[in-house]
Amino acid sequence: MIMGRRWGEGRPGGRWHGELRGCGYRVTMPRQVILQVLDEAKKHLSAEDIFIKVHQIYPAIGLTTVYRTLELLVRMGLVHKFDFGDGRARYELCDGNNEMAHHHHLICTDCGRVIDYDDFTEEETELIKKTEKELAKKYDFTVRNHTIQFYGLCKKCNALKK
Amino acid sequence: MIMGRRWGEGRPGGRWHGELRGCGYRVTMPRQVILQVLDEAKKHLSAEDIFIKVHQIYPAIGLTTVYRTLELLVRMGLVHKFDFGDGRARYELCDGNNEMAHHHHLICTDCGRVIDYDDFTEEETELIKKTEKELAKKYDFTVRNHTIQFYGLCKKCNALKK
DNA sequence: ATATCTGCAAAGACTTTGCATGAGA
DNA sequence: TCTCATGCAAAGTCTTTGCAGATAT
Repeated sequence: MIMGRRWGEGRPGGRWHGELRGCGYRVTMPRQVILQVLDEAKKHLSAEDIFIKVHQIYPAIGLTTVYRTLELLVRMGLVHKFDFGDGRARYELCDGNNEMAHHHHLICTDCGRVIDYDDFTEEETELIKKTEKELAKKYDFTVRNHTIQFYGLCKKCNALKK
Repeated sequence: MIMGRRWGEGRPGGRWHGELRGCGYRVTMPRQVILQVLDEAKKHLSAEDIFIKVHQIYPAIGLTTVYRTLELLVRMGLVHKFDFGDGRARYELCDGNNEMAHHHHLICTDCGRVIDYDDFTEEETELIKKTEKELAKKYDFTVRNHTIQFYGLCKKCNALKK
């Protein structure tokens, strides 16, 4: 990989040209901008978060297109959709082969704060992989992604309860 | 435990009298019926599912009360709220000390089918417990519940893709 | 008695749909 | 050129809120 330069940069359609065209989709400006925003954020964003950021780069875009594009990307497996139970979905670019960027969540049921948690042990990573394989065999289910979330009280809310 | 008879049955307020009163809440008919429905279902129900079932037992109840009661029970830690990403929440009675009734989910991203999965290995159960303890220490977070969900394609949708 | 709980109706939040216009290949 | 994609506005869903009357303790 060439330093300071991403794959596909400078080529028609940019970095995700192949993925989109490969699935028969057109490489449009809104789609590229949305992917760029997701890539730069590197963390869960709501549809509105994305809309606001995209709007700064490409003001003509509508919220509808954000939703439609996200749905598309989720179907393609490029983006993962999360639900923290607060009524609004969050979206995050899947890290493809970069397994290390993967993370899970601690969600405070009192204040709604979400803490990312990515320091897995080797043991955990292995177990998840093994479990996925077993599930695939047993239920004939093709696992494409997973979510692990712990619910409870964060530091602050814990303190307030006393 | 007396066979064929549940704790609290026949006593004022029924089985959950203690939990409710202990938190300072009143033991009302809607609350008892909602808890009964959740207990009998033994699986994830949407607010509307619950409303319909409750309605058959106690027709005067409103959907609002179902929502309000569920929120209360979630706050109390008696009920767990799930989000499968289809825009409607599911609720399920927490199994308290009965760790075996606990289960996880396989969610088909194509048709939305949800498969329960409860055949954990000893290894898995132990690891989750260990992880919860570590998180509690590291982030000062009191874990009360957790969710593990695998997303992908179910048997049927897999076959259709060919 | 009285603070809590409930039901109804209305509002609210997020997301999806219909349709004419505009843009990619 | 000829689909596919977009934006706007309107509709749709699920969920929450306001308030007067009903209920538990």
